[in-house]
Amino acid sequence: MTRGKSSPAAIQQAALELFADHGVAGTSLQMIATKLGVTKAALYHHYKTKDGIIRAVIAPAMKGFEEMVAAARTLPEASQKQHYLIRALADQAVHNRQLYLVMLQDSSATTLMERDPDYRKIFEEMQMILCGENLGPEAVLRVTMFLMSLVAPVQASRSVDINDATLRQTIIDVGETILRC
Amino acid sequence: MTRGKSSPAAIQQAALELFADHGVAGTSLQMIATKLGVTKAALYHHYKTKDGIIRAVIAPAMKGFEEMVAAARTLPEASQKQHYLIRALADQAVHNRQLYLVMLQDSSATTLMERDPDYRKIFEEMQMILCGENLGPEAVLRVTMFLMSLVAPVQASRSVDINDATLRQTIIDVGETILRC
DNA sequence: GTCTATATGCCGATAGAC
DNA sequence: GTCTATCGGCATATAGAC
Repeated sequence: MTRGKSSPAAIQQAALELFADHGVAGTSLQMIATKLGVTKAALYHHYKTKDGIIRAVIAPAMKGFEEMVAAARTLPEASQKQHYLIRALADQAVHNRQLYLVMLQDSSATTLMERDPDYRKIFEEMQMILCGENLGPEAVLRVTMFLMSLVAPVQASRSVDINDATLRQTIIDVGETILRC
Repeated sequence: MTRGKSSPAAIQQAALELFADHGVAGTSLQMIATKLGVTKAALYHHYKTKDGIIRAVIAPAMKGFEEMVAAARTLPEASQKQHYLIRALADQAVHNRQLYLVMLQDSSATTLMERDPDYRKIFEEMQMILCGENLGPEAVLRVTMFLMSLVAPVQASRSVDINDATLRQTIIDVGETILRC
């Protein structure tokens, strides 16, 4: 990390790491500024509000959701869409572990996202595809269980060492068995 | 909820509901007091600090972990212990949805718990039992994925209606398939 | 056991010098 | 683009009356 200098990208990275460790509400602008070696005021040159920083941090995750749903949509069969989405989610969860942790289990982050109608639409389509043909309560529960399990990479890598390929394959295995493929 | 009166039990219940909605760090004593119809100062008659309230809220979950691990420990075979623990966790997650949500995915709550050596010991034993005979990285990952999925009941019941029996049975099914029983 | 009032400090946010 | 200095507000926590 470049000390004493801030940029939108550096701020996002520092914020994401702190969000993953202390939660969004538990992270102050002072903590982000200190981590970057600047003062709080410097952050305001790049972002007008703390909300702006939070949005910038989770935006890539929302964009990723949008792209993978759009790609799945073009596939002909429901089961192909489902398989594609499970793989795409596994990829993203492995390569953006902290981001998926924050996005999926931080109360402030989820509240922000759910206020965005576009995101809600995308998320509903994702749920539908992951359910396969079925849309009953049990299928929704299984989808939710799978999505919640995507935060495991961060939690597990605190105590054991797992390489990305194994991580990805295990998530796919679990996803396909939970969702009955 | 009895308005205008507070007691340790009422405070815990009000706090738990707010913690589940806004996160621990996102919940102020003022919010808890307002929900109970009293002033902040009244809360301090029952608890010395906010930390004390948080501890009181998550204590039952930690006690539940302790009891189910102790019960599993008395069983003769590893696979029996594993099956018992999956069922016990499913029961508790269904009947204490908000508590399991807070305990498993709130950063402030998990930080507090992990500072308790007794809890860490119990949690490690639980991981070991859920792994079955195996203790490799992939098994730890699968256990973590299962535990994280236990927050799904709260999330899913925001959009669909699932009865407790179906909920419990689905969690058990998913747990046994994830953990390869 | 709850209240009013207050202490002290950190929060997000802004103004203006350099 | 970063700094110092400051604002108003709300946070946790306390003192003492009723």
